[in-house]
Amino acid sequence: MQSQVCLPEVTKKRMIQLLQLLKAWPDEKITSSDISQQTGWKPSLIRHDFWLLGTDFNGVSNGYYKDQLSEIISRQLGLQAESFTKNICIVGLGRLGAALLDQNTFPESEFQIKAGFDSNVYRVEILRSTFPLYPASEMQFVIKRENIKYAVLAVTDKDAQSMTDRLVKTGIQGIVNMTNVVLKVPKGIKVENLSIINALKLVI
Amino acid sequence: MQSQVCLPEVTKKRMIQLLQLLKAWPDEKITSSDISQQTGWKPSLIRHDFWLLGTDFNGVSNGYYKDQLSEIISRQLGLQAESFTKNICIVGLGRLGAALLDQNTFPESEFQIKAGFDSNVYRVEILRSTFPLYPASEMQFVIKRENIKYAVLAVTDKDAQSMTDRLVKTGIQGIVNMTNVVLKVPKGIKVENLSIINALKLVI
DNA sequence: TACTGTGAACCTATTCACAGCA
DNA sequence: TGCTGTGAATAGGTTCACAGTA
Repeated sequence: MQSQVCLPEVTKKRMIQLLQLLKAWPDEKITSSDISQQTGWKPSLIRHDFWLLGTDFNGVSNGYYKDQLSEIISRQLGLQAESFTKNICIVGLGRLGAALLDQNTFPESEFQIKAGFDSNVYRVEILRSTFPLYPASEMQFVIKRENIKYAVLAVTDKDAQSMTDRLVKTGIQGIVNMTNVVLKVPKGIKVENLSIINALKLVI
Repeated sequence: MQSQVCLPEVTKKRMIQLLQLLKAWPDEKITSSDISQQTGWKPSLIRHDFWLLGTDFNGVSNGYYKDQLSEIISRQLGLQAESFTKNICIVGLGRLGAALLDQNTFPESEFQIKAGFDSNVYRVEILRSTFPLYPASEMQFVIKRENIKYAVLAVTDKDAQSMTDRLVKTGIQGIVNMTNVVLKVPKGIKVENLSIINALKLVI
């Protein structure tokens, strides 16, 4: 039940994407070269990743069972429903943040939005959602009370660092950063950068 | 004027983020350890990146001039306004895609949205934006005519691959993928994955 | 035969160490 | 002294080669 090896970030990233692929995979079994065809990753790399996961898939000579593979990956990444608190919040309810309030953004039970925050009280009052919205001043209190562990940051660039500082103070563990700013956070807090503009510059 | 060395992706990513940091930097000069403090990257790594850029900054012993640094990075990454076609389109006008229609999402002159597409004709008709929206059936035609080179994909997961295939046929060069799906594209087409759910799993 | 499991070999990225400059 | 520029050293990631299995 324990294991959960320390995996390189790159491997984690691939495994998370692979989980999505497996979800849509039509057959019962899948081979490393099937995966390679879909993703472009070399078959040997995929097998090597599985090896790093440490568990023995009984996939020898025959490909892997989709369901079993999903389950093992989820477990080794600590993604199993019961193994982590999946409460999240949205910080910044401008057009982008408000779009994330949609139920369909997080259809999977893996994550559950518990709160939305904005320093503009007007937004907090007029926006509709299936969970409560609060003024940013209540962040500290609400995040503690609701046991929120992760935040999606969707504020304007100029507010990005100050909101991050406040989030950090609440004891949040990870931030998905939709702004264009490079956030300064203490060690131990994980940040994933999802700036659309920076991504566009990268595909050039 | 030419140069524009072949840089590792990781270095590009850092340099693109650094450009954002420089934009907001208050002083005229900046040192590699200033940058390190803001980003967490080791000063030696930053200097090494600059070295890979190949140009001689006259930053010896004194830090770098912010403006000069920005300019050199932009040039070496081929990000200068005149050096590439920055026309983009949004594919998928659900809540997320529609949010991107906002002027403020792409305030910089670097990218210009030329079109939005959705297979749902209703959305195309009722949404308001400063540029035209089209049914997906007109993608091929419009993308050619408007000389659109990059796309932001914001459709549902189930439409992700089919829309990608259509984009690829139009000759698009890069895709920013906001879906959770691992896209299958021919070599030479760049994809950046910006799935919020996958990012959340990664910050766990 | 067609696949996986595995460690070595290779390649890529980061860090170190230090010379050189203001 | 405090910084950059630079190549060498190290660490990290990917690919290869092949033994082992159904």
